[in-house]
Amino acid sequence: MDVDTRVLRYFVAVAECLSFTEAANRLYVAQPSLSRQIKQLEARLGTDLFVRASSAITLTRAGEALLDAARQQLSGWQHTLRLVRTAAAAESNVVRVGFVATGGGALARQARAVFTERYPDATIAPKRFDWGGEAQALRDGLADIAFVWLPADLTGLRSRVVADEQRWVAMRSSHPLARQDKIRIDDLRDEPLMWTRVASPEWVDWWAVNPRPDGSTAVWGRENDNVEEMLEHVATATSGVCIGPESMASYYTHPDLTWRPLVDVDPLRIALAWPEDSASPLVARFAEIASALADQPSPD
Amino acid sequence: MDVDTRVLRYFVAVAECLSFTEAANRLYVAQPSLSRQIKQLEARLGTDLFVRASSAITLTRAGEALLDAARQQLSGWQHTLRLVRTAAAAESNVVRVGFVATGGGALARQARAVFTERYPDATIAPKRFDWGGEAQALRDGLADIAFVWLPADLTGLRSRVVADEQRWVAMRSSHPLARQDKIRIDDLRDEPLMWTRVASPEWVDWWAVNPRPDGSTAVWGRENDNVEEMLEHVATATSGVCIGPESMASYYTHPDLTWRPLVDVDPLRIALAWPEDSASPLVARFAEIASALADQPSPD
DNA sequence: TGTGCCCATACGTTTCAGGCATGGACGTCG
DNA sequence: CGACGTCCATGCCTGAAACGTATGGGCACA
Repeated sequence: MDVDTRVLRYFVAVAECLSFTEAANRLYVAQPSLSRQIKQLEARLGTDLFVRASSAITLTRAGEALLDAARQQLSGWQHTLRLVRTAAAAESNVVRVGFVATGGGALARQARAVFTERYPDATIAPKRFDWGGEAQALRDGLADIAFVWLPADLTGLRSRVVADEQRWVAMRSSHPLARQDKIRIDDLRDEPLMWTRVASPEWVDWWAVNPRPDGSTAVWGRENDNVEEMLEHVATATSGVCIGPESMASYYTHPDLTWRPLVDVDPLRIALAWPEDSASPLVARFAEIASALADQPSPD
Repeated sequence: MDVDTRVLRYFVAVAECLSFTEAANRLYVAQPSLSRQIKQLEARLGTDLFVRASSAITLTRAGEALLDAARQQLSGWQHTLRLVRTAAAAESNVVRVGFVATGGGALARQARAVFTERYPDATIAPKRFDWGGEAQALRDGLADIAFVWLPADLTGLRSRVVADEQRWVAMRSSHPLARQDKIRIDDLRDEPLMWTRVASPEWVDWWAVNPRPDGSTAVWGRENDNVEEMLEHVATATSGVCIGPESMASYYTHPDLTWRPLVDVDPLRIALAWPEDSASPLVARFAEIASALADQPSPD
């Protein structure tokens, strides 16, 4: 009997929600469609998966068995996807270097230059991801190695910290704070801070410096997925600022924006990370080069 | 990205044949359809899986990675199917007893009677399969326990031999051999023997008594999938006989058929078998009952 | 008893897999 | 060297299936 990962996803969603309606919302499909898919799955399996009692549905034994197995099938397929994508890149001697915004900054560019000179047959493919997406991209096989902004979930990855950068603040040039040479976190007490749903809460709180030294927490501004959207918000919204690493101030200049150093917070730490089971020698070489550069005194 | 076990089967077939045309035949689909499915899979994965060179196709690295993983996915799904079906039967206290033709004969009926008396809340569901299908049915989760005719592939199963039966020969009543009280294998030297594609070659050869004591091999008659088809062939074909266990002579009487004992060949051995990882206590109880009955002197 | 929630069903639409026919590239053989 | 066979790709049509909207029915709760 054939089956689709889609219906397995549908089934897992219903089993987790124990509600067709709620699962349909989560899956962005109409509820009748979901009902039909589950019913068809039950018909093909020859057994009910849910007990539809009034105002509550529960899993049958067969449903419980399928829930475990379906989760394994789905994660197995994710793993397969990663292997295939990685193999495809490796075959064509491509190293996909994941990053967010300015990523690894100057170190990344130096590493790329050395790598390209040493392995002229290989190609570096920079891959930009949305906030907090670079670590997951490694697990999904969408990148072979990445400059990961900490904090991040490094499960399944090998990593080493290769750089750090002071944090700066961006604001509209007309903003009162733009008259200061440097910013302290207390200055941002009432400033709406741009934030994102696509990264983890830990990531968002770290950037927002939550909790603040005085025990307060950030005021949230506009939501965004990546650096361009974030800066667009800051440049156009009536209020609000954003925080980024120092390199962002030079990489993303903007006529309406002013960058100022945020002097009393921890710097951003940047890790180079790659999958634990990475078998690509080119990835290992790139990691060695970047590590060696990180150990040298910075030429800046 | 979603995927279907069907396209994984398609991919594995092409990868194993290294030919679209041959794989299409094996899969019983038209070659253009197969080409399109593979091409679409490649597009969704974002990488080629095959190198289409003139007069030979080969796997890319990504294809090799997918081949391994797809085989695992497919066998994983088979395993899942078994778990779900088994759980469904266990939930409703049903023990599905697999068999072929007369299956375990008198012993099976006795076991069922004892089991039903001892566990009145449970239900025995006899499940008949085509030639040689009962062991695979256990692995596929289509039966919980089965009377398996040996020889059979018992991989993944626990088993014990519980009965044996002399083999008999069925022929048209007008057949010259029907005048004999008993048949010897040499008498069948030139008789076309009914056979099947659905069981393993070892199974077919064992029933055909290949090779014969004189070194010859059977002459093949009509092909069939199960006992009714087989007997229909014997009753209507101009020539040919079939061999079955003694119980078949009493279970499948037929006005045009005559059964005679085949006196100089090994008897059929019947094993009771169930999955190694069977967790159902009812299955264990059934196995104990049948085993105990097998150890008693036969009441026949 | 009316209302809201939740799941199932009906129906029309779109998408997609499959079959048939055909085209193009390449190798082989007369 | 040309005709033919083999093999994979493409075009076109058909049938099946999935999705969405609208609607019906059962149950809880007010």
